[in-house]
Amino acid sequence: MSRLSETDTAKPLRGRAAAVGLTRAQVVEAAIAQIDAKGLSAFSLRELARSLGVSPAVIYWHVGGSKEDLFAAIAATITGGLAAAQDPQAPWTERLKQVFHAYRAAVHRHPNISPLLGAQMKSNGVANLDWIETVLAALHDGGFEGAALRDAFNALIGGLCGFVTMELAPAPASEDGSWENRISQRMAEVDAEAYPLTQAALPQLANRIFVLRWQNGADVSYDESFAVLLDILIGGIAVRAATLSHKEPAHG
Amino acid sequence: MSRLSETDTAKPLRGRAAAVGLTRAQVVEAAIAQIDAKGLSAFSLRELARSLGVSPAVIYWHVGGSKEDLFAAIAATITGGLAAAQDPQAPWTERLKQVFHAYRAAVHRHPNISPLLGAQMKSNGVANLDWIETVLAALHDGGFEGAALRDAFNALIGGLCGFVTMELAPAPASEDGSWENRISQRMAEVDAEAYPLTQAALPQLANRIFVLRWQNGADVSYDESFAVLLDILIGGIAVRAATLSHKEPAHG
DNA sequence: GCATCAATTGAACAGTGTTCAATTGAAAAT
DNA sequence: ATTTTCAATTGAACACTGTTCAATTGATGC
Repeated sequence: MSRLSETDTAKPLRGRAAAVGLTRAQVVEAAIAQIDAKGLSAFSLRELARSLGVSPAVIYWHVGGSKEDLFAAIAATITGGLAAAQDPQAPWTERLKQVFHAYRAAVHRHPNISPLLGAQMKSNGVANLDWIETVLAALHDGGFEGAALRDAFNALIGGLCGFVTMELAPAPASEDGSWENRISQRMAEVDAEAYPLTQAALPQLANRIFVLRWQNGADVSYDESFAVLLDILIGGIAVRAATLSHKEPAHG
Repeated sequence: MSRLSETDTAKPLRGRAAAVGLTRAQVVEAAIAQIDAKGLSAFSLRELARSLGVSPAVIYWHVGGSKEDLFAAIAATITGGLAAAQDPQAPWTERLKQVFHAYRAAVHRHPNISPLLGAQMKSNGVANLDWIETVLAALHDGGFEGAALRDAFNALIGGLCGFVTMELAPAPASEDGSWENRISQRMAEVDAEAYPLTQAALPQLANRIFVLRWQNGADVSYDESFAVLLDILIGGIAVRAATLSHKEPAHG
């Protein structure tokens, strides 16, 4: 039998609980710390238990039936309280920008956990519901309803959260060395007979890639690219909102 | 020692190769088929070997040093030949639409493999280089250079590929039943004292979610939402291209 | 002092990725 | 015709994983 309640009960504890008292929240926090430190692929329930000085079964008792449940709890912890990051007085387009900047900032605080958040976005745990509500409310203020609301919502969530998922996706461990080495190696691999056009374009392509700094290095930032994406999306949605109100004047 | 070459050699085989002759391509295809059939989380190298009637070590010999390498090969196979899906005569904005629709279609043919593609997007294997080149060439025709090119490229790739990654992300296995059950259960879980506003908003929110059909069921499609996102993005980028050419008239 | 029961234990099961010294057997060399 | 070569495969082994479960602990309420 496992602890069922999501929130830690403040009720008086009995039995061994009062003495040792490992909390569900402590387990989740330790898991987050461990993933932050050593990466998601190096994370295991057994090592988590080891680092807590505890038997692996304890994790299950505190967190639920499976590793997925722990991941869900982690995602809920990280994206919790995100709706508070908006100014209720601001116009709806501005509120959307604030909320999505807050989402990106929250995920960037735990880049190694990013893959989990993308997957957990569909679970709609309670912790996420309020910030989903925030997005929906802003779009509602913009006049969106029905299919138009669905598309605007999906475009925003999918495009922006997807961007963050992509930018933080772990680059595969480089086989032998630097980015330059890998690119020139790839270039050498291209079969000139089968793909003459690609072969001809490759030097130019390599230059472009260097310009773009499409790599996972230390000095690379996607901040400006995200701002551009956010601007384009909110702008396009505002335009659609305007045409919507022209076509359907004040339904309901 | 493992087979190093990416492409299967057409050179005459010696030794046992000619008799049994399991190909690297065959291994990759079998892996794709298995992930398509049983899902990514149920996939293992051992069962892949089992289904091929072969020892697990064979996979390593054919595909390289680790499971990651197999995943890279799978991603390359699926996104290979994507650049061909464009009409060179069309204007650059239209070419971008064609290419990204082709990307989405290719990933939708293997929804279970989608998580791999998002991660593997940063590896820039040769198979992907040509369609990345396609995107870059279209943007170049639109007049983008330097930081503006980087941002337009990142916004497109991140937003659109991210959208596809998000829409195909596997929803966590529903604990007890239908979507409606889960939503009403979540609603019951919300602490009315701690979150009175959220509690009050939940019925409306639930309605909205039902309208949006934000679920992973059979009859749900993100086709229109993706089209909306694509329209907004390409439109916004076209606008930026126009302002670019005003500011920097024909540099170079 | 006793029963309760939240919290923990330790052992076990089935399965995983990965490595490696052996082995096969047809093609090439002699 | 025999030997050598070596691509391809094997089977066993190692260290590890997620998960389950019957036991055990020990402070609290009775």
